[in-house]
Amino acid sequence: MGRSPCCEKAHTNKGAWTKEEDQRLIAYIKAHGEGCWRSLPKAAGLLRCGKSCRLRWINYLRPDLKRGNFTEEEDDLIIKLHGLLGNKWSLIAGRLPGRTDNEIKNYWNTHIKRKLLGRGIDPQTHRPLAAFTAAVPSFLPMSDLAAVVPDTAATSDTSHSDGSSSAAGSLDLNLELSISLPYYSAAESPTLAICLCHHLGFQGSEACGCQTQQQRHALRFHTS
DNA sequence: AAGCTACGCAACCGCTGGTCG
DNA sequence: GCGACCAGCGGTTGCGTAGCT
Repeated sequence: MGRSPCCEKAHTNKGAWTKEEDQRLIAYIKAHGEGCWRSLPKAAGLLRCGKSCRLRWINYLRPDLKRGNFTEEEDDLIIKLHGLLGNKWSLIAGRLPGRTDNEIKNYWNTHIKRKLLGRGIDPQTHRPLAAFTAAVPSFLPMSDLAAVVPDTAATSDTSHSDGSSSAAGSLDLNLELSISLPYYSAAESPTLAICLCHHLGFQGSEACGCQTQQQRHALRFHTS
């Protein structure tokens, strides 16, 4: 049997999008909205795969995209979020209004990685490289992590699936324990919803998406 | 001016998880 | 419960271009 391909590759364009294709896609989504990417190309008269249309729209054509250079504030937020979330680009993008996961991923690989390496910090672990360990303090020391990652006992709805609660000091585990479901508003819960940016010191800033409750992938800590 | 190299970004590919019949 | 389908994600690739020799 096997799974059918996502599109008929023999009859689809590949490579860079033309202005005309962009216009068709924009016009169609303006008229019909996002949805069913698989059938969109045919409906819109595009010789493209649905995945390609989705990517083009999300990464380039969406009207709410913020084009241009990243600010220092955005840089810092990306670094801190990456330290907490790892390569979860879509989650990171969810905290940066107007930025896409692809854009952040590219920016990370081309700019921030180098910036961190220049500071003697391992971009993957966010810990000092061996050669710098003695001279340079860690970017995010455990004392800071303690402030950023709340006490696991205080998280109400994110207990570990296997019931374990040890490994204090393990960034990965603490992170897992600290993530709750998106769209979990304070009004729906007796607990107080606190934006992740609050913990990172970006509350009220441009980079903080606190105000937009519908922000996709909004990460929130809940404290009683 | 021409050729080469490194870099940045857009797009593609393959996989995963969620949903539905 | 199972398989098929689909959207979405992260890693990778390829192309255009700026900078250098």
